[in-house]
Formats: sequence, C-alpha cells, structure tokens
Amino acid sequence: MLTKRQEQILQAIVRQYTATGQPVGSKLIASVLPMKVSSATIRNEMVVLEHAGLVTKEHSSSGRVPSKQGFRYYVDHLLDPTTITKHDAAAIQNFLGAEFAKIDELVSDSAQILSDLTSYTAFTLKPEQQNEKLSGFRLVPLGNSRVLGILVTDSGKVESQSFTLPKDVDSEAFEAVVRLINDQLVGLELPEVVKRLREDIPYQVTQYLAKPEGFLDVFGNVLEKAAGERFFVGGRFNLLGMEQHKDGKAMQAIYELLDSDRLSTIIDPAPDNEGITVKIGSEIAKNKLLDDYSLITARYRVDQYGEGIIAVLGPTAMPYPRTIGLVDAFRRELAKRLVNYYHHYYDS
Amino acid sequence: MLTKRQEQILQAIVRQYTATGQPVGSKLIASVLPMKVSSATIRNEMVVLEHAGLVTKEHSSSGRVPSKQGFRYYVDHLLDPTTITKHDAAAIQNFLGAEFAKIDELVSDSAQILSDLTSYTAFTLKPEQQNEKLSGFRLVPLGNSRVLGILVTDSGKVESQSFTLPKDVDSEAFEAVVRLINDQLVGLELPEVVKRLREDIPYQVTQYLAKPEGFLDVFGNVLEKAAGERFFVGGRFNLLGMEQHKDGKAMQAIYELLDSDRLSTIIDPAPDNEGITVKIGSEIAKNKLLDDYSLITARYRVDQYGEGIIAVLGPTAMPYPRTIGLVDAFRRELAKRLVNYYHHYYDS
DNA sequence: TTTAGCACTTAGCAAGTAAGAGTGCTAAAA
DNA sequence: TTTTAGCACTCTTACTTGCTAAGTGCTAAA
Repeated sequence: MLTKRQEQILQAIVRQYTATGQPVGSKLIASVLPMKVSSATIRNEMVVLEHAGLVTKEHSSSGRVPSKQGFRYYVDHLLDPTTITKHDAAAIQNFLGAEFAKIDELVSDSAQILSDLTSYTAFTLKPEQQNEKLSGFRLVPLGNSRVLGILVTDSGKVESQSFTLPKDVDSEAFEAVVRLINDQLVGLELPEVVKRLREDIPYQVTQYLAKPEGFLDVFGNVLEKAAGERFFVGGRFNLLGMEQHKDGKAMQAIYELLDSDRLSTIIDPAPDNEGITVKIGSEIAKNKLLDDYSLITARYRVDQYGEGIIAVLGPTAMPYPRTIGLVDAFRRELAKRLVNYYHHYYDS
Repeated sequence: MLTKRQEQILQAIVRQYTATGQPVGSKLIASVLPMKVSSATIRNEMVVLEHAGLVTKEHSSSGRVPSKQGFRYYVDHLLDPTTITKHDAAAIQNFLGAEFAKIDELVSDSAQILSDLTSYTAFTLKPEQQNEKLSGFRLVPLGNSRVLGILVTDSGKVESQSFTLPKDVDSEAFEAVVRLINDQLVGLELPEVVKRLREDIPYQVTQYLAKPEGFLDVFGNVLEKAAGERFFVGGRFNLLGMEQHKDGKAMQAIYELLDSDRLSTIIDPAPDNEGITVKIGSEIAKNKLLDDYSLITARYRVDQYGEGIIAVLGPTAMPYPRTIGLVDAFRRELAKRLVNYYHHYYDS
C-alpha cells in the first residue's frame, strides 16, 4: 500500500514523463510537489516505488520512468476526474458541425476528428443493433442480364451487390429462391441466418437451381457485409509519427493487424456502459506488437437503438487525462446526436 | 556520349548496387566485367561517368553509387529485353488461379500478388470504359420509408446507396424526378453528367421537390462512386520495410499521399499501349517525398472494353529487369483473362 | 591506352577522457 | 523516527585519438 506522499510522487513522475518523454529525477520532483521536501527524501521514497515495481531506471544512475504497472496504478488510482478543456470542447463542436446526413458520416468524421485532436489513431464503430434481424432480400433486374441483390435488416441497414446472371438462367426459378429465402430466413438474427446458409439452405435451393453457388455467393456476400462489424479508423498513419516507432518490420506487422478482422477482438471494451477501459501494453493483445501502446475504449449507448464503440490507440506514455476526457466527450456527443437522429427519423 | 565500355561499367555498377545496396568499387567491377581490364582502368572510366553525373561517391574515397540520372540512363539504354524467370511465371499462374468470379477480385488479387512477389507496393486499376455512359438511375423502395438509389452505366457498373425519405415527401414527385434524370442524362458520358448535375439539373428538380439537396446528394454520391477511379493497392505497408524508410513523419506523409485522390495524378502512365513507364525519384511527384523511390507503370488494354493500369512503387535502387518483367507479365495476364471474361459474358 | 604502384582520404571501430545528471548511502539535524 | 546535507559512485553523452580497411587519384612506366 502506498502512502499519500508516494502516490503524489508517482503521479508527478507520470505527469512529467508523459509531458517530456525524459526520465525524471529526484530534484525536479522535489520542486514540483506541493509540500516542501528535499530531493534526498524523494530518492528514499522512490526506492520504495521501485521495489513495488511501479517505476524503473533506464540505467543505474538515471532518473525514474514509470513502468507498465506504474501507469496502471496511475490510471486506476491517481487520475483526476476526467475534464476537458474549453478549447477541446469547442474544437469538437466546431469540427463535428451541426448537421449530418448519414450515420456513417457522423461516426467516421468522429474517428477523424478524434485522431486529429489526439494525434493518435482513433476507431469508431457505429451502434450495432444487438439482435439485428434480416427483414428482406430481393433482386432487382438492371437489364443486360445483370441483377442487383439487396439485403435489408430491421434496423434499416442496406447492403447490395450486383452480379451477372448465367446465360441459361430460369428467372422464375430465381424468384422462387428469393421467395424461399424470405419465407425461411426473414425475422431471424443475422448470425442465425449465416448458420442456416451453411446448413440446410443450399440443399433447398438445389430444388430450383441446378448450380446454386453463384446465387448463394451473392447472398452470402451481402450478408457478410451486413453482419460484419467494421470500424472506422482515423489517423491510421499517426502511429508512424510516434516515439516508439522503431523498425519498419514491426510497424508493418502492426498495420497488418489493424487491417485484419482481428481488430474487433482487440477493441472490445467492457460491457459496462459508463466506464472507460484503459488497456496498457500487453493487456491489449497477446503478441508483443503493441507492448508500448495503450488503448482507451468506451461504449456509447444510443437508447434502445444499440451500442457503439469508440477507441484511441496511442503511446503508453500518453497524457491520459486529456485523452480519456476526449474519448468521454465524443462518446457523449455521439450518443446525443444519434439519439436525436433516430428519434427524428423513426419515431415521431 | 558514352563508350561501349563505359556503358558496361555503368551497367555493372547498377547491377551490383541494386543487388547489395553497397557502394561498388573499381576492383569488384574489374572482376565482373567480361573483358580483362585492371581496376585502375575502371577508375579512369569512372571519373568520366562521374563528370557525366551518372554516378556519385558517398565520400571522397568510397565506391561509386548510381545517381538518379545514372538509373535513368540504365533504364533507358542498358536494360535487357524484359524476361521473367520460370519461377516467377509459375508463381503468377499459381496464385492467380484458374477461375475468378468478379473483375474486382481478379484485379485486386493481382495487386496483392504483384506486391508479394516484389515485396514493394503494387497498384492496379481495372479497365475503365473510356467513355462510360449513364444508362439508368432508379429508386427501389425498401419499406420503412427507406429507399435504395441505384445507378447503372453502359459498361455494367452498378453503384447504390440507401437513404431515408424525408417525412413530408411526395412519392409521385420523386418518381417524376427520377424520370427527369433518366430522360435528360441517360446516354451522356459520366463527366458530362457530373457537369450537368452542378449546372441546370438542380434548378429543374426544384419544380418537383422543394428541397432537392437530399436527393441530389444521393445521386451525386453514387455518381461519384461510379466515375471515380479507384486503385486497388497491394502490400501497402511494404514501404515500411524498405531501406529508405527514414523518419516516421515522412512515411506518414507518403501514406497520406497514397490514400488521397492525388494518387491517380501520380500513377498516370503514358498513353502508349505497349510501353512500360519508369519514373525515377523526382519524376514521380513534385514534392520531395518520393525522391528515393521509383514508380513503374503500364497500361493494359482489354480489346474494346477499356484500359486498365498496373503499377509498382519501390526503391530507386531496385532490380529493374525483374520488376519490369513482372509488371509486363501481369499486364499481359490481366489483359488475356479479362478479354476472355468479357467475351464470355457479353458477346457469345 | 593501359597498368602498376603509391600516397591520400574517409568511414568505422575501439578505447579513452571529461562533463553532467542522478543515484544510494551515511551521518548529522530536526 | 524522519528528514536532510553531503559525498562517492555509476552511467550517458559527447569528444578525441589511433588504427584499419576500402577505395580513390595521380604518376610514370609498359
């Protein structure tokens, strides 16, 4: 258990270190602390912090640097209640603008603005209807033996893809298949639909179509688009400008990770609605790639319309109060604006 | 004007340098050249090359390194007729596979495979109908006051986007507007449509709709999707693994460039159908960002169906014969496969 | 015109030095 | 018992020095 003074010292070390990036020595801390103590006293306290594993030295006579656990302790116990500067608040209002036409626009703009403000990388996920259901699938002929397949969900999501009909197609058979899908699958939750598509549906379709693959491919394709969680990413390349940016190979691996579908397993905040989750270093992912980064994630709830996610990936040595404050501000802002949007279009 | 021997020396310097990345000295060259000459002779010749600006030294007693102009001369005059190893040819056939379902799939796979084979960054653009025309726009109601706008071009391209109708909408007026668009704009080339959309169309639409913005936004949006050239990019992050990869800020700027719409102005090979264009260093872009890179671009023509582009961005010190050979191979392969595809679907 | 030979230049490396920052520890002061 | 001053110690950083290896330019002879 740390004493009050030890906590103050740890806090000062973290603040200084995140501000300057340099190891911080006892003399500097003595001058920064509110009470009047000598640097020797600080040094004595620091060996305690070091034994507790909260700070480390880069070499035997350097200043102290917070360890991962030190940052953890700081985030868990020493963080000021999150506030946000007037300047940041104004910037958010200013950049987000008053109007937006589509949900995607608002949510992707948010990722962009959040990354600009932090100069880190930001992720946003629009609210997902928890139990989104298939509400219809249809084919629209476009002439020239091309057809557009359209999938609609009950939350209003629409995905479509065009394809070319085989030459020997029987268009009545096609319509029968579409009817089949609507009869059997509408009203089911999307994961359930995906399951059925792998199981009994292909067999049933063969009653009408000799070669069902092409058709089912199209259906599976739009289904996947609709079911897949896709993050908007802002400031993707800001990672390159950071300190830790070491060798190119590692950065290459990180970007390949961020581009992959593993992203959604990494950005997975606690279901708690109010909390903001801070993952530090190895807590983010199993591999060592992101060891020098921290990930701040939060969910935002849009009434009954579902939950979205917002996240920032930055260096472990980041100014947590500001970053957390920004995430919190965006979370509220998104929730508020989206509630308005949904009310406006669906309810009144 | 260079003598035969000077050209051989320059060629040897470029080959060695692209293979090892190290400055190359007179002794090594003497041992590599076909004729029997001493290193002193090579040295004498090298001062000629240096005066001509084709090679430089890193310091007064280092070996020679080809300059940008040296590479230029090499590419223009000293390149072997492009060939491709059996191994590479087999790899292409193997990875591209025998079948493909969609043009996008073939073309984007090509970018991926080309980048894997070179370990550089590859770009592909699918064949663009030169004078693509609008062949139809329509609205499909999806229920729940949502509508899908669908745009089709004469080459079979389809773009769509869903939107929500304002509450006070008059659906007949909407249909009238759609009729208006089809009457006035179908058959026009896409750039012309874009132009009309900025000029007289908005005025005409106000005859039916009080607030035409929402509708015109949707139409403009899908139009832009259809008209915009979008490159497939493979191995985007391979740039990070290269030698020149210096500071993070510069890489960040490069990636932002590649993500922007300026990309299509950079990758703009000569209209010559047969040629492969090699741009070296500052020839690529006006700013200094890509000074240490070379860009190899080529067009491929798919009969009357249009022209596509294929390109590779790698270090200036790259093995040009192999890279050019690969670009050439892919260009032929894409042309061949796409001609088959189009014939199969549209003609027979 | 080519070559051998040699003096010269430079990068890279290892070792050494000095300055500066910061520590741990001890003994005195509070 | 806690805090502080003082000091020896450690380690980084920047600079210098000396050495080697690679490669050059130049000269004079072949």
